[in-house]
Amino acid sequence: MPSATDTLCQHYPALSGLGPALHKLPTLAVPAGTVLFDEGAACTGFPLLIDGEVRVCRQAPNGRELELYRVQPGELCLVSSSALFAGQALSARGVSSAPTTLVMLPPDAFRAALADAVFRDFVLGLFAERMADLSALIESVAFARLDSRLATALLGHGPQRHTTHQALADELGTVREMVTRLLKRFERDGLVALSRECISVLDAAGLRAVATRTSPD
Amino acid sequence: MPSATDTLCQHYPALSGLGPALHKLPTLAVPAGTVLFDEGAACTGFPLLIDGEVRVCRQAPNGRELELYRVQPGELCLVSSSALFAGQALSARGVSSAPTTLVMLPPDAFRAALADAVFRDFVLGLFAERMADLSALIESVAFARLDSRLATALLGHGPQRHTTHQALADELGTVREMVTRLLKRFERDGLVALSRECISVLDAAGLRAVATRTSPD
DNA sequence: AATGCTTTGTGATTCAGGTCACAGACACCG
DNA sequence: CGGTGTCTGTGACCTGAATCACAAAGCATT
Repeated sequence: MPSATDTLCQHYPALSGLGPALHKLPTLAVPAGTVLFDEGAACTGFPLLIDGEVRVCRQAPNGRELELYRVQPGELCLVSSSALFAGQALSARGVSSAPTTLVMLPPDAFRAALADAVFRDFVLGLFAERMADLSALIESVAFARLDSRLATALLGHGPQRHTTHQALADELGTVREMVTRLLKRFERDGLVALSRECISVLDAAGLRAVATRTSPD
Repeated sequence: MPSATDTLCQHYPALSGLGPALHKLPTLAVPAGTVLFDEGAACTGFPLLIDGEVRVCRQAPNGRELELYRVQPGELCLVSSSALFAGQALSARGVSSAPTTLVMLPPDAFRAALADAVFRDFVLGLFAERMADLSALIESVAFARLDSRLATALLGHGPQRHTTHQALADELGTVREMVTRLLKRFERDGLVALSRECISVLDAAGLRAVATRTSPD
């Protein structure tokens, strides 16, 4: 049976060159819903996922929240890296959205690892991709209509998505009622089928049309 | 008289260690309003400002735009760096907002420079700070009211700001009429004084109160 | 079956922001 | 001086989204 570190290096090949220090790091296993790091706190380490998923989101003062991105094995967390780079507080909150296994690379180790060209290129590359995503998110939040954004959120998750309306609202930065209403509209238009905690995409092309439609100018 | 490269190294001390290659790069001087790079295009180089300012913004389909950040001498451009890291298209557009002098560091040189620990730390540090700003921008766009955001935009620019309402609208991602209306309200409330292309802050504390007020929950 | 919880569904209402359509103000320039 | 263009001001109107206040399912546990 492969060790946790082996699995890690499989997901993050760039880690292989970092020597044995890696093998000493403890592996964490947490259930879904665990707060791994919080907005405003100092960054305690760089999360490397072995398994599971972490939702990174910002909280609104009134309790609403907006998802920035999700981290899966092999990916990396923009917010953590930037906090480590700058020695700043974390600018968002990370919560496991499924049972998750991970290793926390301590700040020092992370900085040291950056000296390795392979690791650096890997980090910067993923880093950069995330940036583009964030930029797109900004545009979406600033200019796109909620129905488009919801349609987008429903696509690319296979034929059905298993979540609650509230979870979708938290993903989009809106409230539950809006999600319910829009989903009902999608259902009336034959785009999806609804059942408890499950949304089935019936007409992906139609949804895509809603997703990409710009405001009427 | 100092050479352009000297001035550059003054603003970006981290460049000093990069050797003489730097001295061969041409210096560009552009007037205000020049499009230095555009959304969707490949990144032709990494801008290092000697003087002036670059506005980086995203364009909405219908012509509206939203400013992501501004780059001044000594700072660096998140969008350019991430495009270079990932070899991706640029995710925003850069326009000089004043007469600007700069050097474009070619992609290869930029990558090579990252091997230098000093330069790397410098880039990553600034990079990270920008990230936090972007994260804050997302929250602001998603959850803050327009009057708060406008008030924020008026603060931290000295006692008066010399721009047009349209420019402020482009900064905030809204339309001119909204800016005009809100400014009028601020004026009625004694927070600012208005004249052509000039907004004078009369009551900074009052503005700050508007800026920081969260929605009534 | 009764209880109690979470998830959905819906109407009524309010509100911020955007759109449209102008009109006046100011500045520059021939 | 009058003309032209860029700014600014404003009212009427529209609409997407949030809020409030419930009611009805659906599922789980006793």
